[in-house]
Amino acid sequence: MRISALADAVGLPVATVKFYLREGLLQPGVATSATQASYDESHVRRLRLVRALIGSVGLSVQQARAILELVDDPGDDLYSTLGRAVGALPPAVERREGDDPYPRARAALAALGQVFDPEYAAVAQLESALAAAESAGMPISDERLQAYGDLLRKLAAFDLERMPDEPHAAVEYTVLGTALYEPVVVALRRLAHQDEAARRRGIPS
Amino acid sequence: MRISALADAVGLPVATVKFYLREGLLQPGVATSATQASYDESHVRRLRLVRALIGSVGLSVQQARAILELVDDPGDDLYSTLGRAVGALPPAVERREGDDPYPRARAALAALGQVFDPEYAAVAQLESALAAAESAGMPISDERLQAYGDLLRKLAAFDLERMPDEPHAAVEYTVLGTALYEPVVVALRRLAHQDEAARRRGIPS
DNA sequence: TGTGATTGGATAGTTTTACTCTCCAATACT
DNA sequence: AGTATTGGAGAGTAAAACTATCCAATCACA
Repeated sequence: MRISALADAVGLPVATVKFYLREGLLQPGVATSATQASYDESHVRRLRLVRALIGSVGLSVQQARAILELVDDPGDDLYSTLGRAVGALPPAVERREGDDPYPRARAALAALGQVFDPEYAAVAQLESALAAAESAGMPISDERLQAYGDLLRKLAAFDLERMPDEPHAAVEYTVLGTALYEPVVVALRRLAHQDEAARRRGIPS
Repeated sequence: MRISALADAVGLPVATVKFYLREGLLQPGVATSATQASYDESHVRRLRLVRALIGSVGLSVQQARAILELVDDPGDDLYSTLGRAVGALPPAVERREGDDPYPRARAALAALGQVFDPEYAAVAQLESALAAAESAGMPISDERLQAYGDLLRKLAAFDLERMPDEPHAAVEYTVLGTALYEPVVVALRRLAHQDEAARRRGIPS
């Protein structure tokens, strides 16, 4: 399959496929001559994954590249690979130094009985999300944090129980599952809010 | 307080505060003369909210404006106001027409026993998230959808149980809670994944 | 009361990101 | 033979979110 057929198969302009090639999101095809290369099903799959990461998860090209590099070449330690993957996901939060840089997140994770690893990007992301809610005048109570944390841990446990046995597949499953299912989780939360609102329709006014 | 004091109070450049004023994200101060206006605590709070929506939730200026307009002037029907608010949140998904435009989302919501309102933007968002996961080669099983849906409904129920009684406050709480707590939920999910991975550390390799 | 700093408001410039377009010589199809 | 397409490189574009510059009208204080 040549580049135009590949582009058609995924529904993208050829120029965009070329752009992804240049950006290293898509592995080059097999060159059959100076001006021809041949692409196969694996390129179609990769391109669909790229579009899902950029279009649905909302990653930038740079972030998508970082995730794809981990999927292509994962270490065999799930924990650290997942840590690097989460560091590539938005929001980009710079790591802080100093004495107790993540007080809210540390307290929250302690209350939840979860590991607190200040190297892990999600800790900084949590800190900044908690600080933002607080500064916007809607701080998150301990009770709410506990409830959220418990429920999301059940959700994570569900995910990891279904992890494949083979190490590479396990890393890929976990990294992509964390990223690709996020929009689903967000949409379901919004829908659940709406559903609950519907049940209480007709607020006292 | 004049504009520079306001900017200092929130830690933003004056030019950015002016920009938010121009964009209608921040209510104008009280003009005290042709070249002076006076701002108060309400402007500080609003600016913090703007920063939380743009910086933490990741909204565009346009999306933030839409949310703020709903907060400023909510209808007294929670359901429809929340519907409009969710329509302003990313990802922006165009509404589809035609026969059964949201098959995956319809099936999912039916299985969960939730209302299916095709007018509601989150339905389109769910459809597109499910389609993206599927096309990326990681489709979401019915079992997983059920598990996610059940857990997120518990989370939503927790939120709405704590809704204030007064109608305007209730709408504000629900709209801002849906938006502002989303990054917290996302970060907690990532952390829960890491925590579970840590418990299973040392994959068979 | 003068005088240097600040203000609101308007306009223009900058930076980043994600494409999209144009070229071109080298094939490939018919 | 002749038209179309390709890979590859480079330039161009469009939108978004600031950021900087100007300017005339105040302010603030020495």
